[in-house]
Amino acid sequence: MTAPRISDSALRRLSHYLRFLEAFEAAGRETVSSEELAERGGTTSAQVRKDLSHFGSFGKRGLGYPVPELRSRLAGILGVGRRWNVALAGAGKLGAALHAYDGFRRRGFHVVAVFDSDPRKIGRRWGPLTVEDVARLATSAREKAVEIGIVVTPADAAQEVADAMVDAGITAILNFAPAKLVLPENVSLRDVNLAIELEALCFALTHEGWIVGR
Amino acid sequence: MTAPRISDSALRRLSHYLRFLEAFEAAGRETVSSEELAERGGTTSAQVRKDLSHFGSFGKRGLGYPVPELRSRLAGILGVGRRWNVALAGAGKLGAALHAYDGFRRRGFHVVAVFDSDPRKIGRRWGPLTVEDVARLATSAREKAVEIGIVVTPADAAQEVADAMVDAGITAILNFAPAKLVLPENVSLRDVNLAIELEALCFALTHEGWIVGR
DNA sequence: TATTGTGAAAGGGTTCACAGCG
DNA sequence: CGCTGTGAACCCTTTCACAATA
Repeated sequence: MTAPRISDSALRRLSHYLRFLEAFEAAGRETVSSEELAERGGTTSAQVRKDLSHFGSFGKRGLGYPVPELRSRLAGILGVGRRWNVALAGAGKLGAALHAYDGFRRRGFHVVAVFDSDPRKIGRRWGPLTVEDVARLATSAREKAVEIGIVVTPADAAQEVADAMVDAGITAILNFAPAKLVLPENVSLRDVNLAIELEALCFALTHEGWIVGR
Repeated sequence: MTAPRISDSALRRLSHYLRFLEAFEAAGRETVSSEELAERGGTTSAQVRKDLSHFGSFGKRGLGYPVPELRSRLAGILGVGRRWNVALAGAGKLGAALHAYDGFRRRGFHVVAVFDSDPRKIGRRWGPLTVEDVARLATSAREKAVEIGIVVTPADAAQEVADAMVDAGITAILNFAPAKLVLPENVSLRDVNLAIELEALCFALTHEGWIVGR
């Protein structure tokens, strides 16, 4: 039995489809075609059908897809629609912004712990939470059954903090620090690197006529 | 003459190489091999050489690459190492975090204008800047020669704000709002979508054994 | 000799086109 | 008849392997 596989781009598209389906459902639409889903997402109907076919067949030939059902199936596939416990490492401005971000909680992501190494920040209240010493990360995050860790520390602290997250049993990390984290095989990592995005824009500005492909 | 092309992933790797070269240069290293660059970046030496070969040949066979020269050539290629004027649309917490982010200015990205639609925010001081009415975006950003726009508004305001950026002559936009922006061909767009990254992590947590590729 | 630069091969994601089915 | 589901074709990216060369 070979491990099933999905590309990062397909996964991102599924997230988009889910968003569109939510909008369609809110608008009371009963069914939707792969063509409609495609044009909203800037892709093709064949792509939509292929993406969905990774997980089964959800449509009716000649009719399209039942909106509420596909929405809920997709939510199940992506693993949203349940609660996930999140810990923030780094009580700086970016951490605060993420913590305050409402779409966050609305989608089931609950920040249950915040950590920092700065004694002036430790002990501060963040709404119902208290900023904890990052030294307590491994034990405290485990106690609180944290499943997802978000790294919003400076680059030089990122690896250490990520290691503590792994010690806490966390197996999914979203990293905003501009550092290349080395993690065990079984831990999922996504990087959000502002510098890289900006440099890609600079490249495009500097090289008019070049095509920056997918 | 067909338009040259580079993949998004190659571009991201170039940013990484640049970072490593800066570190090597700071450490006083004279030369570096594609192999060393590769292992730092989690890729292969052949990949490094292919990536660089898009833009010329910078190495010496048998020796490797001269660190300072390759660093400066790469910086030139990516278009960093000069000043870029940036405007922020959205004076919320995320905007503030980006504005305060130091690595930002250090890399030549200067926030020269901040816009918002909230009357309570308009007129506030942000360091040397004053939050301006978003209605003034098109004219003010043009006056200030803004080249890169960053959208940190709620989703429902994002398209409108992006349109104003285009009116201001901005041709590079970094979008943090969870909205699909429709822009003219000649405008470069990069999306940073927190929900999508988190959902990809949820997927991985929910589907142990699956491989999320690329 | 060590390492680059690069055609050729392999791999994998996207598009095509049509059979299958409601 | 319309639209899905999918094998096959296509295309782009990565990897391989080796000739070129400092």
